[in-house]
Order: sequence, then structure tokens, then C-alpha cells
Amino acid sequence: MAQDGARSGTQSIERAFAILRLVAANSPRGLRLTDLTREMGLPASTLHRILKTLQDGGLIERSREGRRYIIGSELTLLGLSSPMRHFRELASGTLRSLSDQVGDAVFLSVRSDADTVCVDRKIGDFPIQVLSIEIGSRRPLGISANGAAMLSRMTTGKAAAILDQNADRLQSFGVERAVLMERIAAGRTLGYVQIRHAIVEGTSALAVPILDVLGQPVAAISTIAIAWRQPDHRIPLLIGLLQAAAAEISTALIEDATRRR
Amino acid sequence: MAQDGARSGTQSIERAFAILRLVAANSPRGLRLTDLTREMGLPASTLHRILKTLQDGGLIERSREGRRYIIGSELTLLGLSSPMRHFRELASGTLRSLSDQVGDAVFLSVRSDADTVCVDRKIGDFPIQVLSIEIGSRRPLGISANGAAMLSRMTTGKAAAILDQNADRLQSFGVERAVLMERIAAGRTLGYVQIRHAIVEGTSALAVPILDVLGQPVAAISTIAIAWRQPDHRIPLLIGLLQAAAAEISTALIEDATRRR
DNA sequence: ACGAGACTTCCATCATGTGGGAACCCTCGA
DNA sequence: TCGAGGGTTCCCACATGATGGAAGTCTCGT
Repeated sequence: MAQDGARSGTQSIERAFAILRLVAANSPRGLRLTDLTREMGLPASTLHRILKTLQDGGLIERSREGRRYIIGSELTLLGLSSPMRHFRELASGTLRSLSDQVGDAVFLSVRSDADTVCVDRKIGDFPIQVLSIEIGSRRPLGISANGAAMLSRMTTGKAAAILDQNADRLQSFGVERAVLMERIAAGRTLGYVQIRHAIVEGTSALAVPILDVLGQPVAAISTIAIAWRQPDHRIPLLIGLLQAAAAEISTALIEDATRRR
Repeated sequence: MAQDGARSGTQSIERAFAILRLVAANSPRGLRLTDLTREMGLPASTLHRILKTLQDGGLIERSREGRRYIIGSELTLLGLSSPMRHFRELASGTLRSLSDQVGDAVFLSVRSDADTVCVDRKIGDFPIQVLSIEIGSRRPLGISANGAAMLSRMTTGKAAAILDQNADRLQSFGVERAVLMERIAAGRTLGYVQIRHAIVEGTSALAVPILDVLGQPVAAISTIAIAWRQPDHRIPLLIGLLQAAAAEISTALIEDATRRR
């Protein structure tokens, strides 16, 4: 039953986290007990015991419609203490003005191991907005434009390793590995990633990575719109704006890190 | 060794959460391993093992100066999925304009079991600001003006029970239970709580509770300033502003809850 | 350079968490 | 009204995951 070989001595705690990540990955709908048994391959009684503990601690709650498990308030409260909150705030202004300039929705995602998490999004003033993803949503690294942008700044080996790690989940999202590899390769040479027909038919996405002080891609920003808002001749302008915003966030990030040493 | 009688079958997970809460309560400084052994009464080896797991999961990190444990990015990311995030956002505008009106720092706290957690704060334009508490800070319910405000809207029995639960921690903050009881009783009749010489000598705080649809105090807002900014003749004005803001947030909260049923 | 206190690792031991089974309850759709 | 699928609670034998004492390593301050 142990899929990882590590005898770390903290099985139940690790299971609890795995549950939290799964629940977050299915936000905001939430997951039923049955879903969790399927996903985690554990008996319902074991899961139920852990879930009850998580619920007592306020780390998960039950949605009122379905009796689905969703992320609880306590996690937000705990998360307010983390330096990551400052990252969100430090990027907020840049993101806002980027959205004002492009007129379409913009998204900021960070990497979390082999996932991307959307940490913020701003809506532009153009009447049609493509709101592909909620704040807090967790996706396998690679499927979103932001994910591909981050992968395009890693070594090919590292990128491939992450795609391997996500293989089954990518499949369940109906994404071909070869398509991703190609997209990443293109991103590597161009410096940005473009996806036509991103989430929904007729939409288009552009993304650029955000680098930390070591040059590692820790985050990415993207803009998504209906396809004709991103014609070829407008790409250079949009990419320029995205890259300027990415550089601004990257600089602020590095300054912030050094300031608090 | 078991301080609670419940044989719940999830000892290690509960310990992990207790650690997270303790670390959050000592944000942003963080805690050393020794601090945790003292606070939790567990051997260092056991704590170390759990801490390593929490660290591997990104739920805690090490601060670079001291090797102190602090809340990790992953908790922020998980917390973005919770409905509690909406509460923060829905209150943000009200809080901003409240701060603009009073000119001093204002604080929004929510209740988390027997704690208060500061979820947001805004700074006014008066040149001297009393920034008593960081966003994310967790304190035993009762010591802050916001805490007292919440207690003043509970039954005396419930309030007393919470103070009992927090007895030891209140002591370590150097707060007399009798003083709190008096403060709460005053709050009950007046409808607001005032604390002279709040955190630091020469400061003053005012707080009012925020009620949910059932009339339960789920949050509170306060303003803190140097004492002469809150002279007696200005109290009615300030309380009026605080209560208006509290009502606004309460209404938004209830609307939001019904909208998503 | 030294010592004390803090941190980390090891490992024998056993309490803790596990998971199968089964009964019961609840909700929803037919 | 009924049935089916899910959710919840209980029990218990088992083994293994978690425990914590002890010993080793690191990191300060003096």
C-alpha cells in the first residue's frame, strides 16, 4: 500500500496533507468521501477518521449543497502568517495595472512542487472576460499557460521529470504530453508561451515566467482572452507588457527577500 | 501523557496542527525547537520528526536568521481556496474607508476557537500610527480589544468558559482575568470596548463586534491610536464610524452566505 | 578553545493508527 | 414507496507507524 519507499515515520500526517492538496486541487467544488477513496486508494473508514480530525481542526469544512469537503477557514488564517502573503501583495499593484493596460483578465500563478496555484487574478475592462481559473486553484504543472511558461525556463531534464510526475493527471485533463513538450520548446526560444484554444474553444492565452534571484522560474503571469483579442500583430505589444510586469514583480520579489534577509 | 481524554485515533495529526497553531501564534518571529518542546511538553525527537514532515510538505519553513520555524508558503496557497478569503475581500473596502475616516490604524480580527486572528489591517493618514499587531497574528481570545468586543456579545457563561480555557496564556501575557471580565461587562452595556494603555503605554483602542446571521460575534474591528487621539468627546463619533463599518461588513457577510447558500 | 545548550539521528519498543467488516443512517431519484 | 449509493459509526485483531530515550553532532557565546 505504500507507494513511496520512504519509511519516514509520519504516514498519517502525510496522508492528511495529501488530502488537503487533493481538496484544494478540486476547489471550489470540493470532493466527496467516495472521490477521495478513489483518488487516494485508501479505505473509507481510514479516510473518514482523518477527515473528521481535519474538520475538527477547521482545516476542512463541508459545503452545504452537497456534503462535499472543501478547504476550511483555518487554513486561510494560518496562511496569513506566511511570507507568501507578502508576495501576493507585492505583486498586486503590478497585476492591476497590467490588467488595465491589456484590458483582459490576467493571472498570477506560483509553483508548488509539481503543481501551479493561481494566487491572484485581475479582470480588465473589455466586456468579454475569460475567467478560466479561480484564485487558489491548483493544477498539475504544465497544463496552463503559466505552467508551460515556468517549465520553459527549467532544464529540459527537469521539465521532463515534472511532466512524468504529472503523467496520469495530465491524461485526466486530456492533454497530450507531446503537445506540451512542443509548447515548452517553443517557449524556450521565444521567451513566452502562447496557447490557442486554451481552456475553451476560441480563447487564447499568453504567459511569461517570473524568475527568482537564482534565475529559477517560481511564478508566471498570463493573460487570457477570446482569440481575436490576441492577433499576431498585437502579440509583441502584449508580450512586452507581460514581460515588463514579470520583471517588476521579479525585482520586487528579490528586493523583498534581501530586505528581510 | 495524554492531556485530553479523547481516544480519537489521530494523535499525530492533532499534534501537527497544534504545532502549526503555535507557530502561527508566534508569527512573524517563529519558534525554535526548544520553544516547541516547552510549549507542547513533548520530547524533541518526536517534535523534530513531525517538523521535518511539515517542512517537506512546505507547511512550515525555516527563517534564515535564527533557525526558527515559521509558517510556510503552502499554507497560504491552500488557504486561498477557502471561503474565508472572500470574507477578507468583502471587508477590505469598508476597512479602507474606515481607516481613511478615522485617520488611525484599523484592525479586522476573526474568532478561531479560543483565539483571535488578525486578518487585515489598514493604516490611516495621521503621521503617528500604532501598529500593534501583524496580519495573521493569533492571540488568545480576550486580550485584544477585538477579542474583548467579541466576548462581550457572548453569554457570560460562554465568555467565562473561553477565558478559563485561555487562563494560562492570558497569564503569560500578563493580563488579569478580573480586568478582562470588567472590560467585557462594560462592553456588554456600552456596545463597544475601550482599552486605555492597550499594547503600549499611552495608546488607546476602541473595538466593536461583527455579528453573523445568528447574532453570534464572529469578528470585530478596532482602531488603535495614541491616547490623545481618542478623547472622550470624540468617542461617540469614532464608535459611530466603527459600528457603521461593522454593520456594513455584517450585512455583506450575510448576503454572501445566502448568495452561495 | 571550551562548554552549554540546541539540534539531529538512531533504534528498540509498543501504543497508535490501520483497515476489513458489518450495521445503520441519510438523501435522492425513480 | 422503495432501492441504491453514499456516508457514518462501531468493533477489533494486527503490524507498523509513531514514539521518546539516549547518544551523537552542530552552533553559539564567552
